[in-house]
Amino acid sequence: MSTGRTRPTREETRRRLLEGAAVVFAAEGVGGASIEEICAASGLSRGAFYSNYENKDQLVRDLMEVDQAENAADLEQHLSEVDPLTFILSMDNGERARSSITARNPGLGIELFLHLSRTPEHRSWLVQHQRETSEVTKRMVQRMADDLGIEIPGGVDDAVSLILGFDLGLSFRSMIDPESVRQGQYGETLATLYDLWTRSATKKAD
Amino acid sequence: MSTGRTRPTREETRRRLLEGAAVVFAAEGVGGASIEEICAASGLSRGAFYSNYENKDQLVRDLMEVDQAENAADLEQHLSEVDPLTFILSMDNGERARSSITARNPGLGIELFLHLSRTPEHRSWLVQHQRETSEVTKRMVQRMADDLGIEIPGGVDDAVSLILGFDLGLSFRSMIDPESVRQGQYGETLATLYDLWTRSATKKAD
DNA sequence: TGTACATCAGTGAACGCGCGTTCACTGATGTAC
DNA sequence: TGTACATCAGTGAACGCGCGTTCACTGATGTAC
Repeated sequence: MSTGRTRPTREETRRRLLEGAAVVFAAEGVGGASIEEICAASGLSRGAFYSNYENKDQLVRDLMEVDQAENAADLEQHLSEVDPLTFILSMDNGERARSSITARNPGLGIELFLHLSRTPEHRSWLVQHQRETSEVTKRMVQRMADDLGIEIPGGVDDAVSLILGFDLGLSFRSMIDPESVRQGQYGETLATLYDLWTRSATKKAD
Repeated sequence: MSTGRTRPTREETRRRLLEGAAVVFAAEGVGGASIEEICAASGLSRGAFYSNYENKDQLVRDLMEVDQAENAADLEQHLSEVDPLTFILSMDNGERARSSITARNPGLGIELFLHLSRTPEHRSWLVQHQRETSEVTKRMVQRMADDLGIEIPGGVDDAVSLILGFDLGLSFRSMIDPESVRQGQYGETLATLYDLWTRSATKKAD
């Protein structure tokens, strides 16, 4: 018919389940969310869920993979457009495109992480994912240092664990008590760090 | 009888429930732990649980309160014995007394936090608790800066959110992938920060 | 010190709800002739 | 283009297990005389 298909594609159904799940997970936690609630939030029946996923874990895993891909794409695009300092400063002030679900809801990402870390199969995937994130960040920091022609005091690894730790910790804090985290604080604190590094750094001979 | 009481006190029973709960929570998550499992791990019957707690939430809350008190006592005692830099460096290298349950299992603390953040009543308690932690840390950092006669670049608030964020974030990372966090890394990174501050700081006139 | 009674912490069987999972089914889409 | 059949995504009723919660009971501890 010219009206197009009346039945949604598999892809569309999965997307609806993921969006619904994100809402329910945020409200009740992954463990506290029932499959029925997820289906209700997605406007689908339980059968639709089981037709697409084996169980809740598989949905969580899919949600995280999809989200991560979107987030990585966002970051990569943004980083290619601006210089490192602008990139850092715009990390949380809403200028960036925020297509990924967890970027809009930081607590959710932590939830998914925690939940998946409990099944050995998914845990090893998480470990790998986390190490990749470290590597990417490390390269970014290294590139920044090279651009400035400095060496970062304490070493790049220290800087990376400080940045990633701080990132996660601030997400967590703002989830519990949003008022305690000022708008733009993420970028500001990173800018302070950036400033500390450039001021304390020993210039590399080149 | 001279053999003493054959029935444990209320206090002892609660302690056993808390210890058992900590083990089960760590393994299955707070949401995934059943009351039956907690009782089994504690060597008690379900009735013992309901005789001491209204529900799982109440036990989680009690666990967190007890643990927090022990942790605070540990820190306070340690801080009174050494200077700030030594204090910072010994944060994670096992020299400190570790009587609190979550100090021995960092992921567990995050679990409890997340779980309690979902009931409005407990959430407001968490917010208060978190703000107190911020205040205490702020005073500690301020004291350190005063001792050194410097002003911290970026301000004390920035420093506090960096430290607390990093603390939480590193706990989280080491929970997922312990190998990615070196022994003593917590102290080392904080020492680097300390170094950056002292080197970049503008000396205060006094 | 001894006895009789009250209290109450902890036991464990029983109940029933909620939730995960299954499955016979419907009707839309794809395919073969 | 039309018809007959196959496939298969999504429906929703039904099943049954697991878990939270209750409660009549046991026996240890506390108290009164």
